Amino acid sequence: MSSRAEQKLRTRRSLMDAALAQLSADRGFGSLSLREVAREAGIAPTSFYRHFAELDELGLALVDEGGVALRQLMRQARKRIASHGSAISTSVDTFMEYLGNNANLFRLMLRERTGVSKPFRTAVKAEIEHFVTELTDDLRRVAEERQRPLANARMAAEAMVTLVFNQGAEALDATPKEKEELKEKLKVELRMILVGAQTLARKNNQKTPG
Amino acid sequence: MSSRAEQKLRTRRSLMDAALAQLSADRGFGSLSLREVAREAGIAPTSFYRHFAELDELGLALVDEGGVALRQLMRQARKRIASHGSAISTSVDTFMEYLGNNANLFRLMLRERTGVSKPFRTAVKAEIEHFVTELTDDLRRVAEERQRPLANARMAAEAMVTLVFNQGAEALDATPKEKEELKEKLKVELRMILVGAQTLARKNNQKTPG
DNA sequence: TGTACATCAGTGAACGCGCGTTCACTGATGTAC
DNA sequence: TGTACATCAGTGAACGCGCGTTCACTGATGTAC
Repeated sequence: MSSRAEQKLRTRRSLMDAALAQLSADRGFGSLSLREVAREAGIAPTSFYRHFAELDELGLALVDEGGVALRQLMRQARKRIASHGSAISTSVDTFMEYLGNNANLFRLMLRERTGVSKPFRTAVKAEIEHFVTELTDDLRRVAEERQRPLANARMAAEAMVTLVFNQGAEALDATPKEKEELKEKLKVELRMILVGAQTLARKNNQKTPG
Repeated sequence: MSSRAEQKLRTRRSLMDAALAQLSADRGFGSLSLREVAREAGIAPTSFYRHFAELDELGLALVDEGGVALRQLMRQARKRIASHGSAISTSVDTFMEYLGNNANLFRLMLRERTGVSKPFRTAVKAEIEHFVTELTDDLRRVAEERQRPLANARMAAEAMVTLVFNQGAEALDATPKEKEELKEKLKVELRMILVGAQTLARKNNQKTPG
């Protein structure tokens, strides 16, 4: 019932899952070996090459999946904000929920963001850049709607994303209680940035009116 | 003229310098080997054990040095602020200057902060925690002096330090032009947090006066 | 000051290990006719 | 539908490599008397 192509895809998935499964607070992607991943996936080391030219190629495929998860997260957050309001709080809750459900995928993204392999850094930064762009648009739109202009929406968005990803990295291996604290802290910090950007916009406007 | 103890210290230093020298955007501490470091330092691999029980022990010694550099940086920044004012701008300039002068030491700190080895993460986090505490005190003191209270000095300090370290990591391998842009961006973002914390303090105060 | 002994930083040979990669192969699945 | 051939995912043996670590050693430096 299973074509050769389907079987191949299944093995490919096993390899990616095997790699993901080995990640943890103490195991980065860089410490995995091709043989180890193949072993975990239940195939011979040599078969690995039927699917990827090298281990990093598998890693980049995982980063792609992380990007998909990130965009899904964003859609979900927008939908919830539309029905519940409270943009910051809802966004943080949604982010942390996704983090919990895709721990190792996010672990990979958060680690490789500042990691040692250039292709990885580049790929992850592209995903984050997309995230920042979308957030910038959202901030501008909301600012427009509420008539509360921002001093620099793009920089505010960058600062927010930096904080979100950093707290996210911390949350990955935190206890549930610590996670709650991290969430509350993150919400306050994001609010500081938002309010700061609003206040600075007013100050700038007062200095150069018209 | 050189006692055995002095010579030993000199060799130890060679080992630490050798390790530092191999770090770069594409080489993390985790990718170094004991043999490689010994080779670079000009001693036999086996001699390494006369100085450290394992490679990580050398790494932690480097993190200690990073902590010293960080505290020195902070003293320097305070001194300059006292004579020039403009706390945010001066702090960012000083930070970036230190970053440039101790690139690989900071690289180690910035990487291992979210790295794979628990002892490393713990050690680096302790240094950053110290940094945050000091900054919190400074923020409170200045807020007092200027009669501009902050909503939550500790959280503001944490957010600021997160931004500073993240932009610092980006600045490490940036061109001079990019570095300038990063500095300006960082200054704006820090200002957002500071102003935001001040504005939130006023808002909170209006809600619960007296 | 001289002598006998202790210390110990640095050494070179040797070990077993897991690694990435190559190669020629097998045999089930797919395709052309 | 049946047959002959092509494709190709998965294999097992084999390779050379750099690794961390052990061991017994050397010889200069340090110390006790």
